[in-house]
Amino acid sequence: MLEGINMIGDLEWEVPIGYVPDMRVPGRFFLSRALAETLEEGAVRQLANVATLPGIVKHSLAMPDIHWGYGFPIGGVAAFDMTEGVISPGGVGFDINCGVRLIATPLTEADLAGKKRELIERLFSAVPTGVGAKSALRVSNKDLTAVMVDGARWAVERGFGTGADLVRCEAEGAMPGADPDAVSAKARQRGVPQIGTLGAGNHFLEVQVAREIVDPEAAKVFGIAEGQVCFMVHCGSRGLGHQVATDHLRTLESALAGYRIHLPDRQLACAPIDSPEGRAYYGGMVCAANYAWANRQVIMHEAKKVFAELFGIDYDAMRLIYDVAHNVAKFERHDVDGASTEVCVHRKGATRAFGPGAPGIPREYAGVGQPVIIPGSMGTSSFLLHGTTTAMQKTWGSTCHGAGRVLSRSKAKKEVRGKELREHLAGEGILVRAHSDSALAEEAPEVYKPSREVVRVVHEAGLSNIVVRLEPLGVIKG
DNA sequence: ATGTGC
Repeated sequence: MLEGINMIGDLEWEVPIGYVPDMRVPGRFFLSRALAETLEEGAVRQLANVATLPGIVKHSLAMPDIHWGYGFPIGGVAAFDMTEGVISPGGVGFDINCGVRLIATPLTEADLAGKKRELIERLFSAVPTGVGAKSALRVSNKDLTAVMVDGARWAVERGFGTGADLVRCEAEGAMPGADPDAVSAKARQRGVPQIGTLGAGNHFLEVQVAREIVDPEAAKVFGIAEGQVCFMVHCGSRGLGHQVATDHLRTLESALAGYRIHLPDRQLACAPIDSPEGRAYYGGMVCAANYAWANRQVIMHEAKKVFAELFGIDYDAMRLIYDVAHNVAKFERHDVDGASTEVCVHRKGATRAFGPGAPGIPREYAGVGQPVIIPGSMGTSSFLLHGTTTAMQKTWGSTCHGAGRVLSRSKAKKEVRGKELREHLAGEGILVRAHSDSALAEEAPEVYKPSREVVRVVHEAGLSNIVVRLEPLGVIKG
């Protein structure tokens, strides 16, 4: 499996130029020997294929949750020169700005005693879940334009949360450069009824407890203590983001020949960053990213209302720690050969992990680096980490995003019984609420790489450091 | 991930 790949450090591997034809730079990925057993050759080939794209800078990178994706591997990170380089939907993913936010409540596990079932049921009622889930919100087409431009701020201005939430979101909950004209009528149509809905697949809203404080000083800065009940929202841009990706992939595929870009894989469809097609994709992608931030903002607000009502606690006593994007392309300044240079960083199933003092992270967290939130798979621990200087130097300020699938959905359904899984988790005190047991089987912990091991690798490689381990108490899913 | 698959 690792034939033709060189180990260049305890946890660092290099895919040399020549692994596939026309590579411009080497590939690099971070992986332990234990995880190397699950490494797919196809994912390594995808990593190498990315290295053939015009204008790629330094390396084609992948995090330890690397697995086979559309064009780019999931867990992939790649930066492109602003003049020579390209932008590619395959480097972002279909679920644009799929991401996670973590909220600390003033409750302890003991406060939940006897009320956990009711909490999960109420959350399930308050937050629409599942494929095609519809929102209770009435949103006009004009409102949708504002959502796509203003992101989380749109939600706050309509009473879903408070202004303080915004500074605790990556990009403050809205990237600049939204181009509503780059979002098709079909994408709009799919987006209008879905603001404030969770979706399906590995998306979830989970009630957790901060079980283990690994870095007490950073935990204090992030405002989280041992035994504290938290909740985590994992979702993205729903049908709108999917449609934006689909629409622009088609346009970019047909524009390829005009730019004389030759690809080893059509799924790498792309265009120069500063071309009509490249700019249009970027503008549409930003709209979807901002939609996702508004979506998570509304969901958090509804969940906070449930906690406030059920436990008689103050709405404002629940505090957003941070919100991170897992699937997005951004223009950022990084060190390239000793000079601060703007590049287009694609993160596809990867989390920004800016270190202490880096621009663009909340002032209150500047001393420790940005919070990095890594969700576990169902029934397993999630982690709060902080970004590092090493990540700035090695991975464009990036780290992993979670576990990575090892069994396909169809195989999972054959090998796992959803009902047994639900009962097993209940036995461990983890309540699961979903529309069907069959949907649960696809998300069973055993169909994913162990997130603990993935997180251990990024911690030991210095790409981000563990602050808190969180254990699930209950979860709602699609 | 996705009004789930050409």
